[in-house]
Amino acid sequence: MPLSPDSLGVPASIAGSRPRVRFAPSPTGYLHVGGARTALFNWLYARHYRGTLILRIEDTDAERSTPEMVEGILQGMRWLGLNWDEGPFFQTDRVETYRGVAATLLASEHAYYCFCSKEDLEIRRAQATAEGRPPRYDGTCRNISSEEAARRKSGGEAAVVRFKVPQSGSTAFDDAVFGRVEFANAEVEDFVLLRSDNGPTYHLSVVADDIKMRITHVIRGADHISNTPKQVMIYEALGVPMPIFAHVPLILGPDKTRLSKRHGATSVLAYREEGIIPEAFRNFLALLGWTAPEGTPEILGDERLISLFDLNAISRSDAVFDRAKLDWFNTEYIRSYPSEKLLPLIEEEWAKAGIKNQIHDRQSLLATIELLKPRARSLKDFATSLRAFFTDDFETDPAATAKFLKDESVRQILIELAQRYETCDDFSEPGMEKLLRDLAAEKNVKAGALINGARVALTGQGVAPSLFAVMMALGKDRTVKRLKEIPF
RNA sequence: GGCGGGUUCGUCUAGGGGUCUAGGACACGGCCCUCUCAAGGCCGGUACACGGGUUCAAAUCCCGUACCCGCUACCA
Repeated sequence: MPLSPDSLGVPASIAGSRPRVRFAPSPTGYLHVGGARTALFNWLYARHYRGTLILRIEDTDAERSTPEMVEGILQGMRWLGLNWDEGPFFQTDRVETYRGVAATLLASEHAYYCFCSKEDLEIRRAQATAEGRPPRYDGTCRNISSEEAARRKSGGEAAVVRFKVPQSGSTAFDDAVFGRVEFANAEVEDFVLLRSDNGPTYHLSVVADDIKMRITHVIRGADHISNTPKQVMIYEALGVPMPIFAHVPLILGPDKTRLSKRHGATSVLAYREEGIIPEAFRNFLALLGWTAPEGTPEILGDERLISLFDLNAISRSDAVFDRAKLDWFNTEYIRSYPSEKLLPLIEEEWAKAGIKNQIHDRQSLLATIELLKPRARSLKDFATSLRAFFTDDFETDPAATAKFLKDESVRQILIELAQRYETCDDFSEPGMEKLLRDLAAEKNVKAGALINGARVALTGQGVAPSLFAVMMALGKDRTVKRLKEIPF
């Protein structure tokens, strides 16, 4: 694959080298659809430019981060097939680094100690809001001399470290998706870098790590746009070149509000449970906020996705998660996957459902899957509605029985049909069809009535492929047996 | 409230002054096919948030309004 030059104006310091990107989830929740899409974009970008994807766990919020969530995120990444090249790194392992950066900022007077208590701040914020003033930090400790601060600090007084935000001017950055974004510095408060427990806040740790890990492109959710100037200020204070920022629009629920538990699946792993093929999910997610060049079909396997993906085609507006379209991608992938490729995925479904496949001949098994593929919407179907093709241990759908087998005479004719099948020596599609149609004519019933009834008897479902193809898939013995033993 | 961003069919989007009586995909409706259900084939409806400008000409540029989203923490 030829490497195209980065069209985004990579700074000279970075140009020529491979991009290093990172996915940096916070283990305070599952890997949800939005996070997954961000991870995917990073992955696609890294793979497109043959760069490096780093996985970094931002677990500096001790209150809310849990090991279970870390595990869930890793599982989600693995299921999605988003392999990373470095990490996972945990920010809690790196607090010394952050303290070092904070010390640097303190020393250069870009930061200062603040002794205001959380409670005081709370009160002042409430007051400010009540008086119609913006609830920003009021700078009480901003002018405490470094000597006094050091004295109070060593005297055991609790303090946080705040960044000294310039009081005038503005801070801007060129976003690869949104273009130039500018904020008045007066709008930015002196934010906290180091908490009173000496732990870093997000702004400190991201910047420190992105520098340390030599990140070239920060591809993350648009919810971080408003925070970016703070980070830009840190880069500037440190005199370190900035990465390129690329903020990707959010994914919303069908009601156009932020995607949440209310909208169903929280964790991407829920889609594994629903029988979604990872590659289909990737394809679907990629097209949520990113558009392939005009004329490109929407079914884009990994290879094409990787070769086509770039930051400049990312949309600026939020996208609504459309489950129906996901399902469409899934059916397309099921249909396009060769049975050999589908088989292991289907076997997982059987394992989950406790199904023991009874088709031991591999060729027959693959042929059966081939027959069923066009009708499956989900991998799960192979363990539910299509179960009867693989095991005798299946149940018959009462609704199907009520619709096609309510007539006792049909049942009787099917038993007769079974007898004819049993004694015939040419078990073939046309052969079986002829026997059935002849019998229908003899009994003066519509062939369709027998066909539909037989379908329910053979598959337990009112919906299945062409009946005679079904018979071939089941084989003579099972076909005869099931026709004879129609359940009520 | 302040700040930032967004707004083209129900959804994802194309389009970036004339080629737009606005294109594609999913979804939806109808017909055909038919042994069920899909699939497939054919046909169809539906969109430039609103109001002002600028211009010979605006979905496309500017301003305002509305609505939506985000941020506004010792969360990330």
